[in-house]
Amino acid sequence: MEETKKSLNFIEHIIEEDLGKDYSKSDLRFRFPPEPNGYLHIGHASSICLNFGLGLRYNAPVNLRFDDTNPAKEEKEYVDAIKRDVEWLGFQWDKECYASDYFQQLYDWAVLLIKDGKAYVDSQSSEEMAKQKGTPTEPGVESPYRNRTVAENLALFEQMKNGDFEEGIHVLRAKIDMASTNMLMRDPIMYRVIHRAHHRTNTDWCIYPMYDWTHGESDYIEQVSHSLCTLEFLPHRELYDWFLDQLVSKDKLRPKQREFARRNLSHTVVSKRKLLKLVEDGVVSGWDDPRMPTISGMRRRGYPPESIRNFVDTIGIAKRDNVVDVSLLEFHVREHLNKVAPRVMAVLNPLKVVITNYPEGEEEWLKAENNPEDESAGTREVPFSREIYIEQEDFKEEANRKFFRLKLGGEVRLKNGYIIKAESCTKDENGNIVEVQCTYDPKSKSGSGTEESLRKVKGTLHWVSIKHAETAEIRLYDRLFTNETPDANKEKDFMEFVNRDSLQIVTGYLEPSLKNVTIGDQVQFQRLGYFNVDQDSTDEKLIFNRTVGLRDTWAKLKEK
RNA sequence: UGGCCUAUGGUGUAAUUGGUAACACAGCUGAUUUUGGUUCAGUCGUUCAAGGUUCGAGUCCUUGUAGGCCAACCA
Repeated sequence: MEETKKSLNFIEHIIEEDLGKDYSKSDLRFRFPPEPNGYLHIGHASSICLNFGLGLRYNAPVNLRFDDTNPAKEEKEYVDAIKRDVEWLGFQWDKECYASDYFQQLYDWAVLLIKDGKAYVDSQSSEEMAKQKGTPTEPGVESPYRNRTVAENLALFEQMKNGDFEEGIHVLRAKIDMASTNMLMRDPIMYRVIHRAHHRTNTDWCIYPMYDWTHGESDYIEQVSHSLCTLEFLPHRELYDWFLDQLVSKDKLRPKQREFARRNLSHTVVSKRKLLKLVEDGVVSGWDDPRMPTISGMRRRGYPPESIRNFVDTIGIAKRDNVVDVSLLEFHVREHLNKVAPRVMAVLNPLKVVITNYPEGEEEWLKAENNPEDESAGTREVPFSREIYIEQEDFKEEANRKFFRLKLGGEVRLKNGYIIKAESCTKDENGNIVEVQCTYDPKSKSGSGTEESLRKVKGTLHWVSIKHAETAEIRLYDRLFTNETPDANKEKDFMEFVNRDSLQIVTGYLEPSLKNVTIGDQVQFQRLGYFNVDQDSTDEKLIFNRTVGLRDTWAKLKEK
């Protein structure tokens, strides 16, 4: 219902227009067509959300189709990873398809094209063919094999299929136009010989179809109505249509390819080659390192799938070059986590505080709200005692009025606890503050309802009772690149922009309720940020990843 | 020096198809707050350029300018 109010993107305009003409609503079908040769990243997420989002909007099926036409690069491992990622994002595909399922049909059609004089076997080296291809400004020249007889072509193609030739000896080419201004129309290769086992068809085939010959025909076989791809495929559209022209039948739906601009995220790279380089050089720990823009990396980082979907929805889709600021993605991550993440207390940079008027050996359990955004989240109890940790940044011997934290002679509220006052501090031989001595007001306990408890003090600090603290490894992540567009610089290699401080590991002191968390759990460490339990965690050692920090207006003030 | 695509605040996207340029993020003010979080209120700022058509142009036309894509037996 709300949907009708939302403005349409240009793809939706195209669909609406088509619905008014030659398509009915039941004709609509989409597809997400990854090549199983690597991990999915944020750019794919955008395409997934676009195609599956359209499916949801029009109540149309969406196929997951693996474009597996190159056994030299593709593996089942990637198929499984891709399926997991799409599911995790929250989408369900209609059919699970593989281009390799259509190899026989594609072959039969290719034979038809040969018989029709529309395709021929070329027997030159790739270098020779490249030379003949011409350049964008000069036409190409025709291959000397271009006018082989149909019988000869048929025989040769059959032999190629049977594995009678080494790789690189012959290819099948479409006979189109060597003078076309579109380089892709200059007799594009349809088949090449590859002697290699395929992850699904094993060694059944010795020839494999090229992308252009496969993609549109697969769309046609699956009766995909709108085949959406990125802008660099725009010149392919002419060829996509040419191939379809050769075999499409009137009574079946004819797919159309339309193109959109890929989404670029600031402070990152997404090309498979570059991501691989980060992995191989050990800049990151793997494809699912929480700093990687891969879907598995973002999952491990703790980005909720809802936030990724909302993000993609917000940035929309268009045809111009773009760089979306990563802070918009972080906004959606926070927006979601704010609603669902339980609040807990953890100290990452501890400074010991002794409450001198609190009885030694005594402890008490204080009631704490789990999530102020969600009453149903309930409460828990946190232990308080004479010695606690606060953050080092939360204490200064002296500071101006703008510092809402603890300073000598000043008061501050301990979250869920008492109001304390800093009386003195001790330093080590280097002048570093190692302990702060405070007094507390026993009547100021949070929630007790006393006049003292209602007293307003400007600052509220999070804290952890030392005696009760659990320790954990905390992995603090920052942006992987210092530059907004690391791969857009022509003089400098993107590796020069790698942020060497993108991972900082510290020991955190946590309130004891955190003892029971399991891998994947997400919490807010109050005043610090959102964290999740990393998969490396064991019973002996807890490990948290910082998903994203809280918005920090104090940090901004300090910069000024 | 060919062909094709694109140009709207700092960023990303809209604009009922020729009729008041708006939404989100970011920024800035302030209020609320037992998270310097959240929330709320306010604020800053936009049609690549020059012509033309029109009562009226972000939208149509012309010419520029800038950016992108195209010469893998990759997808």
